[in-house]
Order: sequence, then C-alpha cells, then structure tokens
Amino acid sequence: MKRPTMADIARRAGVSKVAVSYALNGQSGVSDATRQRIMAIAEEIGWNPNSAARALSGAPTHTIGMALRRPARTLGAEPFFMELISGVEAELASRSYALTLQVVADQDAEIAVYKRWWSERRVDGVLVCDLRLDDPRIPVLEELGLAAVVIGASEGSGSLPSVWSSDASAIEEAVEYLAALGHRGIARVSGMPELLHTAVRTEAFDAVCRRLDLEPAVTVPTDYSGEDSARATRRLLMTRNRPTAILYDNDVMAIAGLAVAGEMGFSVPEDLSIVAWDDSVLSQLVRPALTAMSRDIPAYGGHAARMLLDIVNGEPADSLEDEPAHLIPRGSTARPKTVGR
Amino acid sequence: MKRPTMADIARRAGVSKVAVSYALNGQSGVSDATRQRIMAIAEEIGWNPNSAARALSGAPTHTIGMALRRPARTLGAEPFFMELISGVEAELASRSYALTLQVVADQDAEIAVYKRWWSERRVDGVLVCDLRLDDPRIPVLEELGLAAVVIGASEGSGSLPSVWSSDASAIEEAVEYLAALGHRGIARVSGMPELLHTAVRTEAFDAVCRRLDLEPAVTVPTDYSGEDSARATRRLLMTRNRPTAILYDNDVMAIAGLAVAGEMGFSVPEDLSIVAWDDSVLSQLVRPALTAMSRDIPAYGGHAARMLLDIVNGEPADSLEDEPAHLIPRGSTARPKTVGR
DNA sequence: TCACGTCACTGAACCGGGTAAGCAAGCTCG
DNA sequence: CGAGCTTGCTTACCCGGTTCAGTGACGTGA
Repeated sequence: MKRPTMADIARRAGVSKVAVSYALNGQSGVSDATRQRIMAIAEEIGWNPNSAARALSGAPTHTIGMALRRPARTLGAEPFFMELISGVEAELASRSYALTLQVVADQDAEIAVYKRWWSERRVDGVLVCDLRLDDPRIPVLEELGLAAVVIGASEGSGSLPSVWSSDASAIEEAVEYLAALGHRGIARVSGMPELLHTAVRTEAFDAVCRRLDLEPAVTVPTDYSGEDSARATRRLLMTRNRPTAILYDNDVMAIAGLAVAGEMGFSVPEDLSIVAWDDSVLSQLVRPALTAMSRDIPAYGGHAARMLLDIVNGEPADSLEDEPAHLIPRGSTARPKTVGR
Repeated sequence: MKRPTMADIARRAGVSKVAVSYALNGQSGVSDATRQRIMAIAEEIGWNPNSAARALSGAPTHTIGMALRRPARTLGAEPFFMELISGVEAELASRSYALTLQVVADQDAEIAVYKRWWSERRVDGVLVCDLRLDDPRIPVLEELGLAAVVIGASEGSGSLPSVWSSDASAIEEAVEYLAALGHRGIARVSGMPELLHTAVRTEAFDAVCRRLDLEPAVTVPTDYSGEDSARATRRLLMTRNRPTAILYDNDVMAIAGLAVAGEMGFSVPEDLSIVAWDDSVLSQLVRPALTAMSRDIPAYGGHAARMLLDIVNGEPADSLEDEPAHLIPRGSTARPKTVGR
C-alpha cells in the first residue's frame, strides 16, 4: 500500500502542494472553501505527515529520548525506574509525544547516543538520570545544545534545569521518626556512592544522626540490587553492636532486607525496624508492610517530561523542586524492644 | 552548534557529496585513498547521518514501536511488562535499534497509532501484545503491510508471525503438581477474559481438572490488578467449600492474594497453597516465597524483537514456540492439612 | 591504433515536507 | 480613477541524504 502524500492531495484538489500545506497547517493563504475541500480529501485518503520529511525541514520530531545506563535485563526489576517511565509516558501520551528508550552499557556509550540522536535529529530532547559527581554528560549536552532535563539532582546539572526533591529532608524525617520511637543505632543500606543523590543522602544521614546525638551513622553501599542488600543486611545484623533500625535506599533492597532478618531469626518490627526509600505496591503487600519514604514517582517523571516539553517548545524553564518523600508508617517500624519496656 | 552534513565533508575533501555518500556507505565508486580521506574527515568533524534525510529516501529508521494499551501509571506496577520490555531492549540495543513506546487509551487509539507510525514512516515494525478474540488490529496491520510480530498467541494472529509459549502445558503442570500434593479443590484468579491467552488458560484449566477428576474448576476473572485479586481471593476464601489451592494469573495478584490470606487468618501454605503465574524477584522475596510458573520473560521479549528485526531485514520468519513456563516449587505450596495427616 | 571497458567521480533529480517571494484579481480609499 | 492593500494562490528553492545516468581519463586487447 502506497503512503499518500501532499502531492496526491494537491492533484486531487487541483491546487498546488503549497496550498495543501497551508490548508493542513492552519495557515492563512487559502480560502475557507479550499481548506475544507483539502482537509476532506486528506481525511478520505488517510494522509498523515511523513515525519522524516517534516524533520528534514527542521520541524520537531515529537519524540523525546532516554538513554538508560544499566543492564537491560535488570530494568524490569526496578519499580522506581518503571514508575518513572510510566509517569513520563503519561505526560507524553497526553501531548502525543513518543518516548524512545535506548539501553546503553556505559557512560561513553550514553554520550555517543546523545551525539547520535542530536546529529540524526532523532529526538527533540532528552531526560537525564542518575547524575554523578562532575558528570561528563552535562558539558556534552550543553555544547550540543540538545534540550535536556536532569532528573533528581539539585546541583551539578550545570545550565540544564532539573526536577528534584529534597533527599535531605526526607532522610531527616525518617531518622527523626525512628529516633522518636527510641532507636539509637540506625544503619543505612545505600545505593552506589558515586551517584550524586546517594552522596546527598549520606551526608544528610550523617548530619541528622549527629544532631540527634545518635550512634555514629553507618552507611553500607551496594549496587541497589536485592542480592547486594541481603549481603549488607546480613553483615549489619551480625555485628556485635547491631542496629535496631535500617534505612534502605530503595524498596527492592528493603524487601530483601526483610527476608534476611526473617532468616536470621530477627522479627520485624520487634527486633528490627525497617524503612524503605521509595514506596511501591509491593512494599505494601509484604508482611509486615513496609514503612516507606513515599513519593509520587510517576508525577515526578511527569513533571520532568512537562518541563522538557516546555523547553522544546521554546518556553524558558527553571529547575523545579518537587515534593520531598514523606514517611508512611506501616508495620515494619516500632519501638525497639530494649527501650519499649 | 551546527550539525555537520555530507556537504561539509565534501567541501573539505574537495569532492562532490555523492563521492562522500559512496565512501561512507562502503559502496564502490571511490578510490580507497579518497575513501580513507573522507572517512577521516567525517570522524574528525563528528558527522552522523541525519536519520530524517535517510528515512526520506526510503531507508529504515532503526526504530521499532510498541503501543501499550493500559493506563500509563499502572505500567510501572507490572513486572511482566517491564521484564518483557527489558528483554526487547536488550536485543534491540545489541543491534543499535531504539524502541519507541506509546501509551494509548483504547483499541481505536492503538490502531490510529499504527496508521500514523506507518504513514509517518516512524518505525520499521511493531510488536503487538495482548491479542483478543478476532482482534481488529491484525487486519489493519496486514493491510498496511507494516512489519509486525505478535507476542503471546499461537493462533488468531492471521498472517503475522508470533512468539508464544504453551499456556496449556504450564497450567497442566501446575494443576498436576497441586493434585499430586493432595489438593482437590483448586481455584484460579485469572486476568481479563477477553484476552486470548486468558481464554486458552481457562480452557486448559477446566480440561485438566476434569481429567484429574478434581472438583469443578472455578476461575474468577479480574483486571490483573492487586486490588481486584484481593477482592477475588476474599470471595473465594469465604465460600463454604473453599479451595485449598489458588492459581493466580500473575505475580502481583498472587502477592495480593497472599496478603489477604494472612489477613483472614489462613496461613500459607498450611491452609492455602498459592501458585503464581510468572515469576519475579518479588515473588522470591515475600515470605513464604511463592511457588511460581516461571519463564524467562526477557528472553521471550528478546525472541520477539529478534524475529521482528529479521522480518524488517527481509528475512522470512515463522512463528516460534518458546519454552513453556515451568513450575518452581517454593514455600507457598504444601500438602493440604486435611490430607496431610 | 582504435574500440571497448573499467575506474573514479560528478550533475541532476528525487524523497515529502517546509518557507519566502511573487503575482494576479478584487477591494478600499484618497 | 489609480495607488495600495488584502486575498488566494503559484513558482522556486531548501532540508540532507540516495540513486541514476552520465563523463572524462586511463588501461587493455585485437
């Protein structure tokens, strides 16, 4: 089946293809009668603009890109990421933009993808996640002039606007809550230390533990996987001076930690309180349900997407501080036994 | 920053842009010396082909599309889908194809997206999921001549090839296992009945229950959500002749069912055995860990992607039957109490 | 030595949209 | 009544690639 073009419409309508262009784009230059006729014909033969031809003339592609730097096969296991994407999708879908995903192996590949997308004019803009210290992607994107929004970092994004939420205040809320329950030894199982938001959280965690005069904050870094978290939890629970509460940097790790506690004979929340960062359906479904630092991740992705679309459409955009995560107490936290009685 | 074009290279090399085209595409028509020179210049100024221009001349776009018909915000909560996408991504990434996702509200919107992608020449092919009875998408895709692969249906895909795995044999394996443990009343909490694979499973479930002379098979349809599953489970457990084992059509529903059983005072697996269809990290993390019908979903998506790429590249493709799901016994299944002693 | 073929390369046209500029007809106004 | 504006349309050319049909220079074989 041959794709209909503007030339086909022009032929049928007995006008030039420019008249067709004007008519279909709502520009002045054709009479209402002609416009109606042209639009009727376009409808009839099922015309749609060829995106390649449009893009060639500098029009936007109505596609935005995300390069995901992680093993493709682990993607499905990360609720945060998938919720973020679903939020992005929701915002894009409402404006009929499409999302192009490309999984990349490392930072160089990611940068190469941005350069390729830019020079191929494949996307109108990109969403950037997981900022690192002195992230080399930032200067590349700035130099290319590719529209971009950084997700999850209040600083370090250079001239690129970002959407972020205060990790520090969320950490504070969690630790203050645990301290109020009577916990004095609080540990944290964190994500990769080279990520900016991990660093921010660690710093805030240290600060609040000092401020509340708790035992020195212990943070065990992991790669965000359940397996790594299980190992870290085991190690923490084996120490002589074991913590009575553990904060996990995501929900998958918290669930893994919960399982380890059970295996080792510690009951949650009596012997160990657990707080998950980032909520998900699943943290509500496990028993006990997990006390979590909950935030609306899809909304977060949606805000980033909307900001990017604004930039793409030439509107200026300032960084946006989203709602910080808030503590939702559930069954996995309680007063520690030693203090409770 | 201006994007470099072939004309820029041609100017620098002192040749015509046609010579550049030949050189960069490995076609004959230029001397080796010139070719080297041209390629060096292209490298130096960071040239990449403009995908729009290429597409305009009929070249493939190196992008494949998936239209997802579900509320964008629930996407993140469905491990199956996300694992499928991650498998697709893994295969595409290895061949430098990108994946374009578009969330749509209903079937008409989905069909409109296919038509638009086709007439815009936006994707080289599409992956189609969740086939229904007499699915109207099939004739549309056939007529358009858009390359497509159907995921998860052995029939009903018309002339389009599909990648599928035998739901019937997996159901049989699960029911036979439960029957061998001594269960005689087995219920099933299924997905949407209008989906082809739900129908196939229901039929197989009925058949195997009859064959093994168990109590009549009861299937409660849901919308695949945890909430709906919780309701269905509650209903099943309230009946006088309550089942001793429940089969769930996905893992999210099984976890929700597990929680409901706990709330209602039934312990798993002593009072109730639970089998989840589709495994995920999370079914292994809950306590008790869920006995599951496990299959390699990312591989499944990868196979579909590979088949689609074959078709796009002009190779003929036959439907592929993938490995059926296999039962992984874990802590959520046991002999029923009444029979065990 | 001349016809023929190959090599290395070029000009022009094309893909399907876009915009700028031009132009005739009709209207308004001084 | 003619200058000047608006309306409605056209021609011309651009975007950045690809492809086809040459074309001159050179080598080869009879």
